[in-house]
Amino acid sequence: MSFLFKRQQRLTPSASFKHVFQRGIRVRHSLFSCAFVYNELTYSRIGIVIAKRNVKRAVARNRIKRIAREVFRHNSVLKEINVDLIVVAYKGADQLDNCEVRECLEILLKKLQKRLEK
RNA sequence: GAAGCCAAUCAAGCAGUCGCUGAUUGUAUAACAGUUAGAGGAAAGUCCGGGCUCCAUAGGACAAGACGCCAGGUAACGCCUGGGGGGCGCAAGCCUACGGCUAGUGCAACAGAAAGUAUACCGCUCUUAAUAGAGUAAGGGUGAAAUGGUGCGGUAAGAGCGCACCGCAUUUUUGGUAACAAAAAUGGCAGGGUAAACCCCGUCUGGAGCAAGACCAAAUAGGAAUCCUAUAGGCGUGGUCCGCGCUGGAUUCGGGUAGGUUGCUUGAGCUACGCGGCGACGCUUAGCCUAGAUAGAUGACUGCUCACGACAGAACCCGGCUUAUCGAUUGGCUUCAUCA
RNA sequence: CGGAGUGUAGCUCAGCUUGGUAGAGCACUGCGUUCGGGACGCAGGGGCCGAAGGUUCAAAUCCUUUCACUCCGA
Repeated sequence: MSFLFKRQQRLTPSASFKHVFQRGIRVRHSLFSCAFVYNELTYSRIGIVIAKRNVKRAVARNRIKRIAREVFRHNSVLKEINVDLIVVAYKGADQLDNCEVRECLEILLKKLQKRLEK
């Protein structure tokens, strides 16, 4: 069910956010969207972007990040493939509670999966 | 019991599963397993003060800014403690930018006679046939503010003109480290308000900030053109000048501008006992190690209980201030009511 | 993280230095002009000056705190 969520699996600035944003394919659902690009590694990497402009309080930003990591950790979609993925939260995301955030992200992942199958 | 004041503490708890970061031990070094530690009272705002780092070891002058009753505490402070003055409250207690307009300059709309060199609108009194002149500032009126207040005497009417009390000023004495307080004597009212107006006086401040700075290091480049200058100019270096250090300089074009490590947590540290002090705080001894991430670690799910969980997330580190905050608990005190 | 600035009428801005009456343009309303509209002319309305305290007789203006927004450095 689970796999480790180590430093390797995170997208660091050295791996170039810019590249993913420019070249990546985007999928969106409600207040979240993501962009992904295939990489040459054997595993996937995830980055989360929440602008201070969109979510003002630091507590809310941290909460969304943690939930997002949990969702992607428990989901088995990213295990088999190798992509660089960036998740973006939009304004109003801090108004949702934990369950709603999780539901949104799971729907987003399903959309992503369909897109990957094409 | 009700209302209120002050000081302090806590910030849902327990169990299970999965997961993250550091340290450490073992296998044995790209990893895995075990153990252990892991956000706050405000971590926030960045409003002050320091440490630390670089600039020269931070020096001189001007400018600019901050503070402002007295004494003490502190590394330092615009903070804290104690005391004094003033204001609010029945009280416990709370608030207080609280030096100086007899150094100078300025301001005060409208109204009003007059707003700082003083002066006289309606009045009052006297002289005069009247116009007018002289005296006066009690009363009226204006204003935020009008040249001491009350009473008695006095006078043509009045007026500190005189007296008593109060206020004010000066001097002396006493108490207090001092701010200041009290008392006595003298003066006959000195000349009002505004310094969160400029300013004066006293005290203090060099600048920048961990993205400071230090180290390791791949690749590329060490170029071309034009102009200016010869002891001045430029840069470091803040507002300016002096001084100090380095160095020819400016513009345009072209090339290049990966990254990592460190700074990073042992500190004006915390806890306990004792001593000194009204207190802030200081000192001795003993014990303890208590986040250190780097797109940024504390979370998710399940179960149970209840008060149904506020404000809110460390990013170099401390001391304060300010602001946000559902509630719960403890101690001390005040007023009112009732009972004994 | 650090540094700077701005909040005034529906919109864009003055006024703040040196405190007493809040003003301009566009927009809005009414009237005139026109066969009608636009343009033009003449009147008029609309503001707790981002919020809360303080200084002052009096605050948009001075001081303190606070809330938004914008920009800059990396």
